[in-house]
Amino acid sequence: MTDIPKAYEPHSVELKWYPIWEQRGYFKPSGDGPTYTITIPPPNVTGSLHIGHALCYTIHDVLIRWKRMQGFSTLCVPGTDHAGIGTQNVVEKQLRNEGISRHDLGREKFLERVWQWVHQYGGVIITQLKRLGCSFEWDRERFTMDEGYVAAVMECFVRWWEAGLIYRGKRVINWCPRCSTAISDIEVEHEDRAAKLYHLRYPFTDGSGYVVVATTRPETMLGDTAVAANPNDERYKNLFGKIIRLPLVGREIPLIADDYANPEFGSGAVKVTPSHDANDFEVGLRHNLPKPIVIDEHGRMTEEAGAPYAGLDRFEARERVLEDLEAQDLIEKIEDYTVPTALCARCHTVIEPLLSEQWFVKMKELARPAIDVVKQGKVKFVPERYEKTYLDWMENIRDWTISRQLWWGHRIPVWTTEDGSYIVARTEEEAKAKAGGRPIKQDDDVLDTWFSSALWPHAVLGWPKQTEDLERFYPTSVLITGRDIIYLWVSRMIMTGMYFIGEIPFHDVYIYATVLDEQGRRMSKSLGTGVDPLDLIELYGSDALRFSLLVRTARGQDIRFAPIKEGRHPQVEEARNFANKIWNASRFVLMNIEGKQGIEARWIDSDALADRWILAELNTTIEQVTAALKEYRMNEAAQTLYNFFWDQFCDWYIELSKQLVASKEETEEARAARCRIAYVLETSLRLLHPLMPYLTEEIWQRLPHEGESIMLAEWPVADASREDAQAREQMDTLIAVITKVRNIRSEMNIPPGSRLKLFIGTTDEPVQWLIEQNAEQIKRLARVEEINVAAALPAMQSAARDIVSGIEIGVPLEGLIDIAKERERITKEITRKESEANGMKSRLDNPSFVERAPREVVEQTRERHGELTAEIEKLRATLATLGNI
RNA sequence: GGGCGGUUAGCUCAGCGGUAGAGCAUCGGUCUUACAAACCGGGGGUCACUGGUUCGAUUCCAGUACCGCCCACCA
Repeated sequence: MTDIPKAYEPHSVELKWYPIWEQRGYFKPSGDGPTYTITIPPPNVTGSLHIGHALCYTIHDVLIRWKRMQGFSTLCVPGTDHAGIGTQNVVEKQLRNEGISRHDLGREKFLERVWQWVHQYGGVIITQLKRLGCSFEWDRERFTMDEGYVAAVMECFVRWWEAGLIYRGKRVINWCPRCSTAISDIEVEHEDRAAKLYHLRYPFTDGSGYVVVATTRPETMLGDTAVAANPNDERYKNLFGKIIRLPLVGREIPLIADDYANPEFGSGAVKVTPSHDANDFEVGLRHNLPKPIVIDEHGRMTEEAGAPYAGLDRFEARERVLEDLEAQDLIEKIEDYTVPTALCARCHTVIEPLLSEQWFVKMKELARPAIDVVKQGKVKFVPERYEKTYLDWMENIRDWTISRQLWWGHRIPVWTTEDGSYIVARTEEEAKAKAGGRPIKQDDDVLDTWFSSALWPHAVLGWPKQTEDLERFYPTSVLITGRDIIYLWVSRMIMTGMYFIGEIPFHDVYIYATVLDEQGRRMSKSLGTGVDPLDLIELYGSDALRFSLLVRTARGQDIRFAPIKEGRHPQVEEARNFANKIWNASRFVLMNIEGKQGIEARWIDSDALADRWILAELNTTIEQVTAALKEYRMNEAAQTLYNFFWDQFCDWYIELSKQLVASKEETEEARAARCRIAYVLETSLRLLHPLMPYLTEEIWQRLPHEGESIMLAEWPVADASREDAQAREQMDTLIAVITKVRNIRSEMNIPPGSRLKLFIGTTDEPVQWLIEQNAEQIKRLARVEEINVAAALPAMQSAARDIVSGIEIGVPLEGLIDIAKERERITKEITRKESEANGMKSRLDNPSFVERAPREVVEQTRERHGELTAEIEKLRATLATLGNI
């Protein structure tokens, strides 16, 4: 076995297998069986792999590999998103470095540049996913702006327009002055900032005094067209209708009565700026107020703002307005105030509410069926709590601003004729035809990126064409995504799916863990807290990275992931060690079957305890891992396999069967043992494969196997007939005895090399038999040269004694004994047992416990208490004799 | 202002009605013919706090305190 390295070397294995899998077409759906389909959340073309992605797509691959092994016709469709603002920003930055802006290039040339960029650098992440081992169907890879996808987006727009669900409206929207575009409500983040609340005096024209209004944004006063107070506010009852002269501007504006004004706040009077505040806009509509726009799309004051201010940046204007008001003694007071500030989710620029004309989608009607299917349980959220998050949002849904003042994206398919009427068409040709020769001009704006991704599940399967894929793979099985895009994406896919296909897009929505940095902050490259998964793959291998992420993915709980420090990452190291453990256990098995006759990975029935036991344990593992995967409990699947493989298979089964398996002889008995150990290993590898694909394939190929790849091997099925409670119980006893002897040796400082004699005292005949049957094993694992079993321990001059599960254990020490140490050891043992016994006694003494607790619990407690009492007594006796030596 | 998570060993986290588990770290011992990235053994926790339900609560319920997310038009 010179050709098996002593440690697992991931890189060559990874680079070897992935191309083979891909070339052999294993990633494609196969057979006519039931389907299992996932469409991945398309990462941004501009993106590169981060830990969050690594986790997300690892989960995808685990489920796909698992289901593939279960015999499903599996399909995982990958792809990327054109990511409107994000991508445009990247290319604009590139241009800026060249000293030009997109306007210098013009729209057409700019788009060429973006496409060039996309082809050159886009989709890096896709290559990275291959390194992770993702078995996705690359031949069906999609892009949200590929030809077919454009058709889907146009189809959607046109059909919604025809149904009256899309409209053009003028209202106050969220405007990002840096991105220079409108954004939707959900793309706005809120942050509390320490700022000021300014109380301003607005004088009445008749000289009868003034009214005080409070504002956090004084510069907007230039656009005020009224002051409002609550109609029930006694302070203002007699003042409604009076005219105010707006300071600095000189405009005459009325004091109006409107419910919007809150009498509790400040003076109870509020300034009304219809063009720069959504609420004020509503007030303006109710009272038919003018709506002067005083801030432009770059965040600068407009001509309408008036001479001294026009052209100033909004924040400069704020200072200037305050100075000017101060000069006229119109500032009543300035208070410190915490202002909930709206920021652009993309660039964190302060959002400017701006009156503007945009395209909107009516959401109420689209939302209804999407609410119903979730309520009816047709679409299930995992963890369940996100159902409420989803429903709360959907029940209060507002119309969606879909137009963006960008160049990169799906151009809005609306053309305007000279007389201002709209022509909505799927293509320019269609629009021209509809125009019938009249000159037309296409809308300059593009659609929100999420408008196109909303169609993802059916669009990637070919919609609007009635493709075979759509027929076969829709609805998909599960959507795996982060909680931050439940509103932005998940909800919208359900809506479009219901609307266009009349069917849910996926049965389950699995919200996976958010990966945080060490301090519990969201992982972010800009904060420098990101960890590059490729660095970890370099260090420890792909399987280790995958496993380390999976083993931490519990119940949708967030994961804290530390950075690499001094070239090490303990969390992934743990998984790497496991990979190495698997490697070496396999190495042992391979070493002992190589060149031997008639070895298959097949179970051959055996009466031996270890054999019966490992078979039962393996069966339980199959059951638990399968159930865990089914319920998306990734950590449980990983943990169960880890424990089975390391603690049971390696620590006990291999050790117990070592003698036979590694014997030089080729007896039938040895052959059977080799088949069995190969069987347990091979089955374990199949269970591990979805989590650690490379390692398991590499080893599996070297084991006796059927089929071309572990990817196509059958997922193990649990078999109730393999359950063996007796074997488990006996094995527990065996382990307890061996551990106790080791414990005595260690505590008594007995040299590990020295061979001991072991005396066992028990009146329990089956236990006597058990010890005798497994005497050889005990000798080897406890390093004992002789075992004597009797009803009780014989009198021994000097010995260490203990008792476990009612079995007395005596180790003669022949003068080596350190009496003080032995007393200490036994005393500690007694104390431990006593504290346990006392707890049980107090429960048994409590009549309500005995009456009301389930009978088995009471029985168990009573039994264990009896056992403990007997053990304590014996240990006390031992302690007493120690003094006499 | 609402809603949702979290608080368990020095660290990172599982568990979730019968008086606590893992990995790492720590201490002691090992080249025991797969593995020192390993093996064997040990130590370490009033499971945030306060009440309630229960024979019994780390586990269920209510509240409190921190930490973190999400939603919300109060200027």
